[in-house]
Amino acid sequence: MSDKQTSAEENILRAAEKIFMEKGFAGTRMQEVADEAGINKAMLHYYFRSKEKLFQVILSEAINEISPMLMRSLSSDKSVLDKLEDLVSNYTALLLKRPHLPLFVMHELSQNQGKFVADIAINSRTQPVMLAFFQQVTEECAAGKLRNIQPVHLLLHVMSLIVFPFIARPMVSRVAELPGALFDEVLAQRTEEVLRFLRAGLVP
Amino acid sequence: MSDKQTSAEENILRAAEKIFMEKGFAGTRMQEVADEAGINKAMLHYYFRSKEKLFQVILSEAINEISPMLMRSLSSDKSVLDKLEDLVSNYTALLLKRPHLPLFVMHELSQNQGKFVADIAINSRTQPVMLAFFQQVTEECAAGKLRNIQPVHLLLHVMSLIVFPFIARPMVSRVAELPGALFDEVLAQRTEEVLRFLRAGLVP
DNA sequence: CCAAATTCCAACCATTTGGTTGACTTCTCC
DNA sequence: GGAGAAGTCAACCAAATGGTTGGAATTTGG
Repeated sequence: MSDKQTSAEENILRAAEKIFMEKGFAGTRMQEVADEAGINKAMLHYYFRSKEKLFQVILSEAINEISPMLMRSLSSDKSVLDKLEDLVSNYTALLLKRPHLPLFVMHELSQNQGKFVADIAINSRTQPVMLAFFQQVTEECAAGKLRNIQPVHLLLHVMSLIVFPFIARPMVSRVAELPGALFDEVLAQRTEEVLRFLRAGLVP
Repeated sequence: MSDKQTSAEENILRAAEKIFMEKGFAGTRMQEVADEAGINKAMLHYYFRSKEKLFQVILSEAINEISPMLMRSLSSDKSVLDKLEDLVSNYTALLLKRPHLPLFVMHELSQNQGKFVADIAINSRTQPVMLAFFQQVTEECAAGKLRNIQPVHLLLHVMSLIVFPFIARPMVSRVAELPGALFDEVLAQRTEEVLRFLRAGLVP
């Protein structure tokens, strides 16, 4: 199941990532992770002391895959609209590659209010970047470059439009009985559509 | 923990709903449901043969809390914009009361591709209603009443803007370090903000 | 080349968990 | 009031699950 080339530790991490993301913490069996990694169950405990510890690494990785890109896009020196365009295209590209990411993170974060999560490092530059961006939005609104809108809601709008369709996939294919392949096409068009919609809604 | 007034069966259902929604299927212990309902664990199996069966009832209830409202809003005889306004305000109101609903449904649906889910009834009127709405959007676009937009994406936009913030709550309070109470306020303003944004983005 | 350290595993262990059983209690209805 | 049905539970069970152990295989480095 796994190359002998790559280190056992890395093997385990990739196996754990796959299983945890598919089934969540509670739904994951250590045996299944071991099988997926092609090793003995005892190895898991040899490299990562416990299920919790192993999970923490995976969840941490997942969060660090999400947050930095947001920070990078928001802290460039572009205009609000250009920043949002960066955000939309970068994020959609990421999610097309890693569709399980958001639902996994949201679900586990909602469960574990502080259990494992407390230990996961928060980038301390998050808040200032956020505040600066909010400031910029307010300014551009005042300058008439943007339709008047509350910064928090603007960010929520953008994140919603990008992320939700990936989370909603199982629901959509249920309610709309849309074949999976067709929905993939829709997802791929998302960047453009969202950008069009944003411009229409934001330019005064 | 529970009134002797209400039937045991209903007691169990409400307890199961609470625990399943908080912890998901895999994370839920039958003992915990029993405790929450204030009864013996054997009772759970007396009324609902197994954990799966009990869960199916809860998930089914949850889905039926979501889907019909969507159908009702979309199949009235109003204009597209008015339908969407109904949708936004009805849905936001629902989610303010039941904030766990979407994440629960999405997560379990993504897990159980067909296991329990196959048995849950789909309203057969779903697809026609959807298609009719898509048709109407296309018409109003042609008539110049709406900015040109693909119907699927329009619906995705609206659902995203409504639902995502509720799902994202744990992530937001993490990334933005926004106190929970403050985020509740933001959530409450959502209806208005989303409607403003939709109008701005849709009226040509 | 060999000994110490690291890597690996089959078998095992303690606990948890979904589910069952058999008896006891409480209704129901003639 | 009493017999049968429905409701309730303490105790129990088998399987699953996270984790451990003692030693075998392999790598490392002097």
